[in-house]
This record gives sequence, C-alpha cells and structure tokens, in this order.
Amino acid sequence: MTDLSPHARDSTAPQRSLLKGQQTRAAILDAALGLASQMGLEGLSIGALADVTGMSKSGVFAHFGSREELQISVVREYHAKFKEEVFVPAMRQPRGLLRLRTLFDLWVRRVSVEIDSGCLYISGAVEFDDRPGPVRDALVAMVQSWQDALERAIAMAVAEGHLRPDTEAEQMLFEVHGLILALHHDARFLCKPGAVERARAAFARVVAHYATDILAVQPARAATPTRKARG
Amino acid sequence: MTDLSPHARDSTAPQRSLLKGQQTRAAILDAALGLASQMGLEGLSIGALADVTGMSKSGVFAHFGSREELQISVVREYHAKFKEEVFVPAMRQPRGLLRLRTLFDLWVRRVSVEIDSGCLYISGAVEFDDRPGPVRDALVAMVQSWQDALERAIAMAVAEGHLRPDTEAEQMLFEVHGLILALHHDARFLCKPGAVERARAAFARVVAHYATDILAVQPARAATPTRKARG
DNA sequence: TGCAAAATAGAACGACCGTTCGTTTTCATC
DNA sequence: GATGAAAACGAACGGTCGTTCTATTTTGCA
Repeated sequence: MTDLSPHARDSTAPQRSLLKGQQTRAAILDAALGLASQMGLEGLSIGALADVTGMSKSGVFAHFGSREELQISVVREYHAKFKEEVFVPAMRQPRGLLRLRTLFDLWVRRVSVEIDSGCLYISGAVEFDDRPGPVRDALVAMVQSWQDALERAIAMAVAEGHLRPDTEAEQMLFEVHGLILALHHDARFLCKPGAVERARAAFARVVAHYATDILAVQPARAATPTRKARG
Repeated sequence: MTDLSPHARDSTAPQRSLLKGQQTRAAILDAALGLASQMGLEGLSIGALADVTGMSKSGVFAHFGSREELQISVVREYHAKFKEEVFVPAMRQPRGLLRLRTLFDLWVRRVSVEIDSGCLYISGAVEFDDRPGPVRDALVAMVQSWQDALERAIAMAVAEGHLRPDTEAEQMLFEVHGLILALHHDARFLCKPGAVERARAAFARVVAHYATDILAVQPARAATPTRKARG
C-alpha cells in the first residue's frame, strides 16, 4: 500500500481539481522536505516553515491539521521522490545482477547528493527508533518497502543464476545496507573524504563473494549485452 | 586528549575532595546518560532531568552552567563507559586478529544491550551531522578516537601477519563499521530478529576475505587458549 | 458580476524550554 | 555547636512551540 499512494497525481488528468490549495500545499511540502532533511523530522517546526514559505503559521498549519500529519506527509513525499529517483530507473534494467548494481549505484548517488542535505530515512530511523506513533509507523513502512524491493532484486539475481544459489538475500541485504549507512556516517558526520569510493569498492567485494563465477564481477556497463539471457 | 579525561577519578585517592556536589553531579550525569540514550542529546531537557533526579531545575542547572555543557558532559561520560566496557578489555588480548575479534565482539555486545536504550554515538552522529558547535566537536572527537583505535587494531593484525599485507585498514574499518550501523538500524528501528547473528556472520566473512589463510578464520572462542602466544 | 466556499492572516492560549536571581537549606570544618 | 561556603530551591523572565479561534482575503464557479 505504500507503493501507490493516491496523493501523487499526474499533471494531465485532474487539472480540474488542481485548486490553489493543493498547489500551495505542494509548495509547503517541498519546503518542508528541505527543512526536515536538514533539521530532522523532529526539528521541523511550523513557525520556521511559515518563514520559509512566506506564510503565516496558521496558514501553514491549516493545510495539515496537525504537526504529526505534516511529518507523515513529509515522509510520504520523501518516499515518492526516492522511489522515482532510485527505484523506477533501476526497474528499467533487466532482472539480475545488472538491476541490483543499478539499484546500489543510484542509491549511492542519492546519498552522495544528500551529504549536504541529509537522508530522511537514516535520520528518521534514529529519531523515531523508540518513539512509537503514526510517524514512526509511516517511516518503518516506507523503509521496509524499500528493503523489500532490494531483497527481491537480490533474489532475482539468484534466480537468474548471477548469484550463488545458496545466497541468503537477507544476509546480503544486511551487508549492503551497512555500506550505505557507513557512507552516510563517514561523509556527513566525520566529513571523511573517499567514503563513496570505499562504499563502491566494498559493494564490489560483496558481489564478488556471492557471485557464481569471476566473470560476473565485471562492472555493470560491460554486462549490459548479456541481457538476453532472460529465462 | 580524549583518552585520559581528568573527571574520572578513582575512589581512593581524592576521598577528601569528594564533596557532596561532585557526588550528586555524578548521579545527575548518570540519569542524563539514560535520558539522552532514549531521547537523544537534543531531546535531553533540564526539566525532565530534574524530575528524574527529584531535584529542582535550577539545582540541576547549577551543576553544568548551560545545557550545552551538560550535553558535552554526557558525551564524555558515554565515552568513558564505552572505553571501559569495549576498549579496555580488548586491550588485554594480544595484538592481532584475536584482539580485533574481541573488539568487534564487545562492540556488538554493547550495541545489543543498547537495543533497548540507544547508542549515543550513532544517534548523536545523526543529530549533529550538520549542527556545528562544541557538542558536535566533542562527539566527533570521541567517535574519531574510537575509530582510530579500531584502525590501529586492524593495522596491528596486518603487522602480526594475521591479515593480508595489502589490507587497507581504512577500507576494512569502513566495512566493519557498516555492520554495526546496520545492526543498530535493523534491531532497533525495524525490530528485525536475527540482526546480531547477521552482523557476526558478516564480520566473519570480512575477516575471511582479509585473512592470510583459512586457518585464521576460526571463531574467537576457539582461539582463546592461544592467548599465551603473546610475542 | 455576485456568492458561497476555501484559503490565509492575525492574535491569543497554555505548555515547555533554558536561564537568571535572590533566598534558604545543607554541608565541611574549626 | 558556630560559621562561612557550597548546594539546592523556587519563582520568574523571555522565548518558541503547536494549536485554536475569529476575521479577512482570495478563489472557483454560476
């Protein structure tokens, strides 16, 4: 249910119902996303959001009804953008190692961009790891759906014969996810240079370990013509 | 300078100067550590701390002079406990792979305990990754000193001949650190069972990759009696 | 153009925050 | 036990927060 949310309409069909309210709501949400990425979901305040958007506090507030609903909307908005930027392009690649490589590559690229703005999934996970409530529930659902997608991609790479048949998808997912977290930590908190390269090198090592043979360890671009080996 | 802080005195020598003030200050700090582990360093409020300790707000405040100083004191206190619990016992192991394994094992054990309370290094890194100031500086210094210790342990394992001579300590540190972050994330935020085992399995895989031969890949406990092989 | 509805503004609220200040209690020492 | 110092209290300040309420403006549509 997290993969097809009704709030993200395309710009053609419902042009009739694109009221002014929805328009400014989208603008507020966009500003809120930037603010929450920097200050965290808990640091996101309606007053600061009003300043940024040039509106009054009550004007901003009326669009969401509560701060909690605003936070949930921000999480959903982030999820939509993340999906569009990482998940959707990777799905255009054929099933198997190539798709898995693309997923990781886009993921790293996104986190690299977020070194200046912050990843809401990572900061949100820490902020809400023992703060029960609807915001945490929404956050968990989004992260879980993303991890499920990754795990499916790994399982498909196994099914395609690109990874060893005894590969435990959950275990490999754990290791790959750790690389992203370490990348975020080193680059953003410790300001350590070279973290992106280290993450990429480690991913290649993980793939090499789970891959069926040494031939599969070549970089993603060179593996493109093998797409026809579908069944 | 972070490894020998003057605030942690032993209980014998300065019994003369162990005034009531220092005593309650320690009690406050202990309560603050628990509070900050749950709510984060930014969620730590003097009012809540006064409630927990049964004191007045101003009474608590007077011991630190400012909220920022309180936060820094909490960070230092956490660092001291972390060092005593993870670093010091591992230093009793001989240099090399055994010490490195012990470091990781105690680290995992600590994070496992912290699944209910939260790791201040991890939550602090996210909270202060773009909030400059003295608190961030203190946090970075503590985390950096811990990472340096780990990197030294890796380099020693290389020097002892337990790890391959071309091992890049920084790269291996990156990968191992990612495992801890993934463990913290999965166990604490996603409440996923089996994360500890997954972290241990992944660490064994990493060690196996960097180890000189297959004999070094046996688990730490089986290697315990070889402790006498010091030089 | 006019009208109902939606959108926004503005002021005010109660709660909590860190901090200050003056007072009072408790302590260590003679 | 008296005394000066250290420690703790309690009230208050200015600030920000989310939220509520009532006007006022703006919008969409007939």
